[in-house]
Amino acid sequence: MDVRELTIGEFGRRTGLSAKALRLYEVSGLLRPASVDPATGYRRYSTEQVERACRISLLRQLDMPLSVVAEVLAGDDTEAAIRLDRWWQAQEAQTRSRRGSVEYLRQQLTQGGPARRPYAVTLLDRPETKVACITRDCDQQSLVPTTLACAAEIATHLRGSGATPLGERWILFHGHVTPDSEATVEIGLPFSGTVEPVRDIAIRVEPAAVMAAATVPRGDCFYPKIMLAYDDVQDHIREAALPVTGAPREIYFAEWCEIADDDPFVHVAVPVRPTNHSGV
Amino acid sequence: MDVRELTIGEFGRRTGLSAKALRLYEVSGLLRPASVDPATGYRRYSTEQVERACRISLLRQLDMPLSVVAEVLAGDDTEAAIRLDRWWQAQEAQTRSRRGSVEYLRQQLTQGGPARRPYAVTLLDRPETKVACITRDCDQQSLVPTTLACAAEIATHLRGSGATPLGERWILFHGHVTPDSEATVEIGLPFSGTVEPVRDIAIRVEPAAVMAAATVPRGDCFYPKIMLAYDDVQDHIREAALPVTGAPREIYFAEWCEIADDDPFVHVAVPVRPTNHSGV
DNA sequence: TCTTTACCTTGCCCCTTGGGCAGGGTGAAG
DNA sequence: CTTCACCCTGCCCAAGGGGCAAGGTAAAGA
Repeated sequence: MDVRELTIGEFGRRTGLSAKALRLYEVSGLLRPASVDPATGYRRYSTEQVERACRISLLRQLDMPLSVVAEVLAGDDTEAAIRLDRWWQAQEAQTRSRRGSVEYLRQQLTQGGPARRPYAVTLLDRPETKVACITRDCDQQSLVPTTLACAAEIATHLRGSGATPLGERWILFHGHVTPDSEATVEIGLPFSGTVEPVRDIAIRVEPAAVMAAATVPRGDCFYPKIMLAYDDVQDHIREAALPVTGAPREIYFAEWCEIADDDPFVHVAVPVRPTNHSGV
Repeated sequence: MDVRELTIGEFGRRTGLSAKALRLYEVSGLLRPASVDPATGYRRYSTEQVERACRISLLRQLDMPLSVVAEVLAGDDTEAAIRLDRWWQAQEAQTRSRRGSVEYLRQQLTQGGPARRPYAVTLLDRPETKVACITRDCDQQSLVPTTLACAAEIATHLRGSGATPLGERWILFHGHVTPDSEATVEIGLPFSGTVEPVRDIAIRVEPAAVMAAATVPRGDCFYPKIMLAYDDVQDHIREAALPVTGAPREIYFAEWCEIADDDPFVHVAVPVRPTNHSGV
């Protein structure tokens, strides 16, 4: 045997990969042996392949999927470095987002101890309102940019039509928007006057409704901390046994740049049918 | 149906879990429905279960395995918060460690571009030496504490036996030590004099050998940056076609606290059989 | 009352990245 | 010649579901 050719076991020892993994990489095309003995089926790896194999081994230790490993290592090393950086930045972003989720759950779990002051839940009486809205599917990452873009588009259309925006922005959630799963959201601006629907901007009437709502200050208005407000609203609804009649929503009634972190910024609200003894 | 009981679909919508996932959690015992209709097999979940399900959903979004989810959520909430924190700290540590690995690979990939200055590889002539050593299996996380503990134990034994340590510490690697896989390492202190083996301390003679070695300053002496030195040694060995005759090792010849980051601290060395034209 | 529609059930196979084992062939050294 | 370390293929298993098929059901509308 050529001294520059290695058996699968020796190659695995030098690269930190198991024989099983190497056989898998062969069938997937990620790393084919330099040659295969046609009589015995023995795989032979060349010492030149050690470098690539070590890189694969290292990337796998980072839990990079094999399909991504193949993409990253394709082409020349400079491009590979760029793709690696991009992937790692995405991982770091995921870690940051998860850090917030952990903090939220930790607070929820420890609120039995050093009790978190719950948000006051009140019943809001909302009149019938005309609203111009855009419906989108998005995940948590893209929620804020999406809502800002949609709100700007709607505002432009309203102003161009001579209608009067009422100064609120709504986001209705028709599903759970989390860092890992997207859902349908409806971004709306209530207005008075007359407006024609255009492109993806729909015009509809939001019926009058009573809503169980918590008012959240600007400083608490980020995911997932804002979920605590939803929890309090849900608790209230359950305790009062109120039937839910619509999608949960956020009603923004102030401008981010005009208020402080302690100032009320948004109602987290769920439409309910009030019962007789609920005091409305 | 009791209004406080939910079908699997409704429950899934409120908690962000799929029906499939909920059925899986039932058989694994993580979250059993409040009741099951004996005639139809329909699962019924109570609204009280929404909170636990939401927590499971959130933890799964963090990629926490179901078995760990079950452990974390067992017992009361205060303990759960502690277990969650512990698990998350481990995740953060893993991220930090991976950050270093990415940096290492990025450097390796881009060294073709703005070239990394490679370590100078020289051939060291090492004499036959008696060495007192301890063999351990450990992973990258525990490598430093393990080596420090073993070196201290050996040093104590040597001093107690009247032998003279030669001032070096060795680590021989009989496998790949990475953050995720452990391997056998041998921590040794060369000495002169006579010493009896005790407990896990073995005494042996390390034969004279020529070693291809790179000398690494203290500041580069952390995983995985130190792997760059191994790369350079491997490159040299391949280019000079030197047969490898022993395990790769790190030979520490200075005291961490007595030198600066730029000062030479350790030889990264591989025993080789020098060829005629290799100049030794 | 019938039909439609949206749900629900179980059961089966699929994914990924290997680990582990059985049954059998091979290469080299003693 | 035997022994032992390797190597081969093939099969089953894991987690955490996704997707589909075949069939039962609940509720609303005609």
